[in-house]
Amino acid sequence: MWQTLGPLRLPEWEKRILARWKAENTFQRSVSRRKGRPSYIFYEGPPSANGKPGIHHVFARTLKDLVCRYQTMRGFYVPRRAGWDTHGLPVELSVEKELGLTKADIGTKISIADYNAACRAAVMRYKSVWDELTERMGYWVELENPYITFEPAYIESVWWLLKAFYEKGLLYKDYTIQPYSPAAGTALSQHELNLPGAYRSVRDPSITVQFRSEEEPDLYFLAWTTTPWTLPSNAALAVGAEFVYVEVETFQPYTRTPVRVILAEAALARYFPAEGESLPLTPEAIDLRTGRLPYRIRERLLGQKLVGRRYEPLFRYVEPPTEAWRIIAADFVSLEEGTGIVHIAPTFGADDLKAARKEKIPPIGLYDEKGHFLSPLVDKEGKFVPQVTDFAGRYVKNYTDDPNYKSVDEDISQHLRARGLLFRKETYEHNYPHCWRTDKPVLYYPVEAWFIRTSALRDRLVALNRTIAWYPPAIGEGRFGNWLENVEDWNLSRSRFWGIPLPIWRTPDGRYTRCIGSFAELREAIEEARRAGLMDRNPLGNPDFDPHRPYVDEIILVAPDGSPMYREPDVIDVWFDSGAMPYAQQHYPFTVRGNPPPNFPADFIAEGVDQTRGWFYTLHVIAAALFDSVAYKRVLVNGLVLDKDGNKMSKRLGNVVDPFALMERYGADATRWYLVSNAPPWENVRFDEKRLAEKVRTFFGILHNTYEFFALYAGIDGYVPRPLPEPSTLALIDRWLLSETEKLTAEVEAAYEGYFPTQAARAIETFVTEKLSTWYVRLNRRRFWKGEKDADKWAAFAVLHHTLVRLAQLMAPIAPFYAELLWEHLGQEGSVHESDFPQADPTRRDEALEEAMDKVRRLASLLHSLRKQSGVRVRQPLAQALVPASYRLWLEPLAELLLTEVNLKTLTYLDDHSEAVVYELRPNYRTLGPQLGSRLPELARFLRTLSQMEIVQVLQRGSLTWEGETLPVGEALEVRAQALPGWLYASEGGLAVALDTRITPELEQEGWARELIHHIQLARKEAGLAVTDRIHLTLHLPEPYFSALQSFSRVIAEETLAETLHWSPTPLQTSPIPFLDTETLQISIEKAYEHA
RNA sequence: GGGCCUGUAGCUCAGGUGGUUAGAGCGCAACACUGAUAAUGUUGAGGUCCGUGGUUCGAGUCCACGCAGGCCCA
Repeated sequence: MWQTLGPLRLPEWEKRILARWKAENTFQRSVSRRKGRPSYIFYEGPPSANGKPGIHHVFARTLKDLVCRYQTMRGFYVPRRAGWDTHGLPVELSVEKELGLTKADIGTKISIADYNAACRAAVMRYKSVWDELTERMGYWVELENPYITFEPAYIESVWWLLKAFYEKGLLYKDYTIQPYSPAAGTALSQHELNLPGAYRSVRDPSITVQFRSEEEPDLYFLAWTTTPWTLPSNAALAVGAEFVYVEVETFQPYTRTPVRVILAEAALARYFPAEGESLPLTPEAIDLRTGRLPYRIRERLLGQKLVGRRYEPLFRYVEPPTEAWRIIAADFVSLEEGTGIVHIAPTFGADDLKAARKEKIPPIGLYDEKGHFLSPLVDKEGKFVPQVTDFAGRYVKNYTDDPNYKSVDEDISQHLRARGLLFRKETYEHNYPHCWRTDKPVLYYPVEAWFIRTSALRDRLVALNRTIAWYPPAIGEGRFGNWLENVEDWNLSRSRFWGIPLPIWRTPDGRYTRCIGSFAELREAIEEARRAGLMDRNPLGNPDFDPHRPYVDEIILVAPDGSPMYREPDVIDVWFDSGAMPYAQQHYPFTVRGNPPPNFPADFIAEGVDQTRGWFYTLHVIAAALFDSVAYKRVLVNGLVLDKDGNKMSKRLGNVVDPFALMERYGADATRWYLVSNAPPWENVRFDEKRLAEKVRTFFGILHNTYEFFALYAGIDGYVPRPLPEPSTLALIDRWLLSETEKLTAEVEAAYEGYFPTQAARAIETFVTEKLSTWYVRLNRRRFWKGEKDADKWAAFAVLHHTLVRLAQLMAPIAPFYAELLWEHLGQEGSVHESDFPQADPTRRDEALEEAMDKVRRLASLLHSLRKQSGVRVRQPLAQALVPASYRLWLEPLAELLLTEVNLKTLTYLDDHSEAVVYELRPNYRTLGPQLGSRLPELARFLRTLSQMEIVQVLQRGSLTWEGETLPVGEALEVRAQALPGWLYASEGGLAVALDTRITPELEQEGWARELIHHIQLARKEAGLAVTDRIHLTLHLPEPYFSALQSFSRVIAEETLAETLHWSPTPLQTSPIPFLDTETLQISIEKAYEHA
């Protein structure tokens, strides 16, 4: 029943296990077996099947999988449902590229219906590759019935959520400043600005202008701008509240009239070369070519003092509905450039709009009679509206490729100069984004958008986040927490096509708005519209109705006053789709109901750190806003997978790792194990295939060899599994291994419970290589192959078997395949993944034994090191090792193990006061530090001056008196045995041992015997004998070995399985073998007939 | 520009609350073992703990300022 499997072949075995899992429905069984038990809720963050999966997906999914497998083994019911994220810009861009389209072509060259159909087809393109990866890597998730974000039921749930936001007053429409291309007539996404070549170096006029104080007509505030065309839209000036400003008496450089100006002190030197202060304060001192201006500083004041002061606008083409044109404080004001006073045009800058809103400054533009903002002073084609009389109809940049284009910026500068309001004009070279399609500079332009008022939820978001367990905590507190504390409203609108349409209908005048929360509601609303004659049919009557564009766009609803309502044309941010997943995946609240919703919140999610402001955030916002709850109680964050040099993997660099090839070469388990054990999940992993291969050798190889060892001898001896004997009846080494196994179990359990699988994997590795293979198996080999089938032998089998079974369970979450293989071949029932995760049994622990064995291993290492120094080979027995008498208590029971391991006859315990020991006294820094403080180094120096005699006296007295302090030995002073003169001596970490390297004739002869046995074993092997074959042995050796070794005949025969041993005085036919470097010997081996 | 993370041996990483001479694995070298053998084991070499200041009797560890790399956001 015990089967050796030969050298490690993980990929091959994994495929067999996969087939077995499939045939036996192991995954489904492992889940359903726990039905009725408490649930452990896991949310799968939906990937997009629009691209192929990479190695980083294997990383994230390994973490998800291992936690779910562990919790299942713990007895929780852990259903896992796959999902697909299907909407969004990446899909659209890939389709645009394939079809050779631009955004402007959609709805013109191609219908929205055809375009969206192409998106729908493209988005699942690699689904089968993903499914294959999922299966091959052993990621257990229900693939049969995934949630898909483009399905109508999913969309209906999202609509319901949006309506809930709407009804709470958390969904509103407002302007946002977006990059906009007047030449293309379209808004640009951040992505389009990030395209290579979008940012170009351009030369713009940069002018410093004077805003005249309303209170003091000869006082001006100096502000600097590189976009003079926005000056007619100026609404405010911003200063830094903490910055120092100065009021300067000087001259208008062009009109040469005396003026006073205010600017930041830090900007002074940029405008007033220092020499100006000593020039006479007369117009004659002005030199425009060198920029020389006479000036005098009249006053210094903080920015704060300027806040609230009012000024006259440069232009007054329109009147704002409320008060504008005053000084405000803003935190983005910089002293690096300009005057430290920033011109604010809320219609053309995102920061400007934000600051203006905060200070209740109205944007400058056109308003209707009710005070509703209609449009900015520049229209969507990029030219001034007629109200800007001086420049009406002029393009603010050359958007039409007009060869006679005259710069508006220039003209505005001239205009201001003529009015004595231009203080300086320069040219400024900087990087500015351009539209990738038209090559024209973008405009930052107000665009209408729908927002979620997340800022109103800020406190609740922060408070709820504090209840989430973040692994690691720093991301929850720092990256995520800081972000929440400064959260701004969430712009939900995307002017795209392939996404969940906003379910909002509106009259063109904006008087009536209606948000739809379900298909039934929409159907009813359409019926109303039909009765009003606005619709002639009800598309919701069709069971296959597709709630995407363009079909929803065709629906017209009726307002209470009978006027038509049209759908707001945007689709929503795709992040809302995935954030809605806890509800929409179960078609809440239509198919399932309740508050809180069922299967909510999640106990656990895990994704990459790049999701902090993605999925982690949108899940959190929706749950907090609508259910006043967290969406997940725990989140394990994983880092990136970089290449071996720490570079990000990208197709461009060609350093992308193909996960399939990897698993084909090394196996999924090896890949998973490597990713988990290499570094904590939240650190970036530098992926190095060489190290993965190493992991196969150094962990799986050793573990597998241990299994092979067991299977080989269990097979030979026909071992029948039996219960573990009572620990008290077992050999110490067995009890030690059992104790270590329980210790490991506790460690691994704690690591999994702490969501730190790296620690679990590392603990298992250490146990397998150092405790199990290097120590237990190596020291006990003889017990497995010795002749008698006695209780000791069966105990060894039982202990090793027990340990391997336990290992299979402990490693199952991380390496599900090999764990299953072990489980199966160790004769266990069912699947290891259906088993209950083992509970550590403290009664089997013996910590004193663990510690003692640890010291024995270190002593063995020291003795090996000494043997090496002495040049005496291990085969040569030595008489004794010397250790301090204090070791006796823990060492004596284990002495036999140590003696065998290093081939010694006896241990001699030295009296602590023996003259063979030399002592050293050292301060115990930890205890004496607080007591003595700065006197400590002095004490250390003093202790070094003590003679051996004085130290022995201190030891006998038990304490040392120094400068009035009584310092007890042990507590305050550490004793260290420093040397054993005359012996080969070694010490490390407080352990000391000496080796007696004198070889007596008896020992020498025994060494010869060992040497001889060694050669006979080699000869056996050369003869191709099996390890159990019996032989007839004939030997011929020269003297003195011939005589001396005959007394070892019995041992030699036993060790070599010789039925007969003949010492031949005459040479044999076989070829001579070098013996002990100088002589030769001859060995003749004949296989003995097997007796029945 | 802001927030966060990381920096320890050639490589990958450990190093609670500050405490004696900073550790492990791999790789490398030498050796041993030869009944785990396409294995196994032992030993050894290898360090400016990113830098500079500071706090302290004492700093890889705490503080400040930098440098380098990374992620997210402007």
